Amino acid sequence: MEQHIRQALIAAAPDLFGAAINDTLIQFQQTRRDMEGDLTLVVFPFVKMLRCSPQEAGDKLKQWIESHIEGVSHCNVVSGFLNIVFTNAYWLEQLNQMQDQPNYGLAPANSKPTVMVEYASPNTNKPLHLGHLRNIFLGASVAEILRAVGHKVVRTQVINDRGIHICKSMLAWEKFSPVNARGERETPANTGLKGDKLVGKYYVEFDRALQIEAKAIMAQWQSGNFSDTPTAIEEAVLNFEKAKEGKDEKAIAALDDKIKELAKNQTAILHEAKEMLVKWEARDPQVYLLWTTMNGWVYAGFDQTYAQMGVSFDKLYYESDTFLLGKDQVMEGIKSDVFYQKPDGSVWIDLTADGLDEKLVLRSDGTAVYMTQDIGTAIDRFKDFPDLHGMVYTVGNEQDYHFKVLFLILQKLGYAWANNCFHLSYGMVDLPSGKMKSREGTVVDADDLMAEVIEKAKEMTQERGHLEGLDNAAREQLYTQIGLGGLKYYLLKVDPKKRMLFNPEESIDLTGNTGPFLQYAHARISTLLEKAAYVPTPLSLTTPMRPEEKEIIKQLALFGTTLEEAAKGYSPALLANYSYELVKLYNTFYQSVKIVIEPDADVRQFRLSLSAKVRQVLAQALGLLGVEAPQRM
RNA sequence: GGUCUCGUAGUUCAACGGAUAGAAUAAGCGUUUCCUAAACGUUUGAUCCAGGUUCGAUUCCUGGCGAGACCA
Repeated sequence: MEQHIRQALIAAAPDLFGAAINDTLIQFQQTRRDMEGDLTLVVFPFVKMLRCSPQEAGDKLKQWIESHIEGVSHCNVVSGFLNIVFTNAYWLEQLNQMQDQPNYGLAPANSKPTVMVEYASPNTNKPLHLGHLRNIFLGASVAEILRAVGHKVVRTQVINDRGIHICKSMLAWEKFSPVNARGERETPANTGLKGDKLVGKYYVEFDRALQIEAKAIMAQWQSGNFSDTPTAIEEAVLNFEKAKEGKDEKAIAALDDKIKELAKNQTAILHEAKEMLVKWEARDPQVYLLWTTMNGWVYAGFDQTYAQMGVSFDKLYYESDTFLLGKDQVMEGIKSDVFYQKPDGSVWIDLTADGLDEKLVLRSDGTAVYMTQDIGTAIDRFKDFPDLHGMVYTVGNEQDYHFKVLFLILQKLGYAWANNCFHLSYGMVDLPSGKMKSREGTVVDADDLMAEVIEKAKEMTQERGHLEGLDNAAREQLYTQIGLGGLKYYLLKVDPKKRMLFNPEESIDLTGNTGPFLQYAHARISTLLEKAAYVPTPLSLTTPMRPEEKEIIKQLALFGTTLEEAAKGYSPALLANYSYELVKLYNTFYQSVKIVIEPDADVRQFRLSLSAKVRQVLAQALGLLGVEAPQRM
């Protein structure tokens, strides 16, 4: 309708205004809830051209629209806004048309180019936590949204499976794991621990041992004993100590941290870990076997977590396979003057002309930095998927600068697709107590959290749910749907870009703007339709439509554009807000009218049809958020 | 020190440059002879500060204050 009026106005402009008009002059918006109207045209842009008051311009437009646009009942002009009211017949016809579309609002599959969405990049030395949950739910939802608007989507995960941190876990396991009667160290099998938890446990063990050693070294330094310390380090320590004089508490703490860093570097255990890394890079068979084994445990653990989360991937990338990539590209880039080499052999790119600074892309010893690797990986992915058009990286906003630089480099290297790369940057998740810190034990574990919300959902559901006739398996499934649905919705309803606060109590709320609120509406409609034995038929109405009913059709009509905006803005939050609005409107309607027990057959069928469409769109929208919609609860 | 984000009811979140800045939560009151009350209705409360651009600024620009991140 909006498009229709827009085009009609443009076509009629020479007659109506005496001049052709620009498309941007015509601005529509949703009519305020407290005004009469279904669509609002902003009059101000026309005022200058028509050289009259907003009221006069509005009246002119009102008259023209009322007499020329089919489906318009009447208009009113209020302070520069032209509110257009459509006829009941128009809205009924809208609903009729929606009825016939099982995929209402969605674009045809594969009608748009292929996009890769990367939405998890875990380290294999630590279990997943709350931050990963936001990351993964967000990326998974965006992938679904892109698919819904017609893109072909490849979902991917990059696993950070190499480097010093993995070696720390491996070393600690070898050193500290108790050995059982059969001579085995701890494994997931003989402890019953999840693999990622077991490996994470040894990562913590390593850190504990490191701290103890470091403290001992610092104590020695305090007493002036530097006999085991290289002179350069000794000087650095003494300099830091000297710098502490006369400084405030904060500065002293920072300096102490630096000294502690130095001490850690002097520990035997860190040296051992570094040696292990060197062996790993040299493909030492024993180290490699240990690495493979322990990573295997972690993957099994992650798979379990992903299964619980309800997410999956089409393609996995391992950093151990890709960390050597990118060097060739850097060499090529030197030839084409994108990069330059410093006398020490390190390679850089100068981005000062683009408002950024100089960035290292290859170390002087020829080893890769993260940027090198990311350049190589990006290029590789486009080789792996020849029809790939663009890529979305779901990564926290602390990497904003990194991706800005990465995309710029790819562009300068001459890859046209660099313009289709997008950093889906999301804000950190804070706790009421502040940031999550592993050192202070405030990290919220993903598995624990999911188990907790499901348990809570179970309690609540047993208290007030409608479970008769459901067997145990179905009940457990329902608790999971509600618990996880609530958690996902809680994390996704906030604008992804924004830093958000995670309040454990609110995340399991059932009332207000929550997942269970939406799920409840879906369940209620489901049983309603079942009771009415609803079958769609063409609709007709002889009585006037109620305002509550019209509001729902209006909201339903917005589904397609909301979905498109969500895709364009990579924002599941828009769909969450949309669903919430829809359900609020529906609940108001539900409370104020009879549906199944409505005596008038036409009205009954109309209201059932409305309910059915709300249910379908709601299920669709929730599905795009990764939230399941139960039939009853 | 440089760059980048963000500042909205007590709290958590909304608002393509548009009308009287919406919700939720907390608190009170009311609604089940009728389809699931995990619902609905109702009452109170906010744009960090100072300028500028505009018919119109929470939104854009400049400066300050505050929170966070990144870079060395």
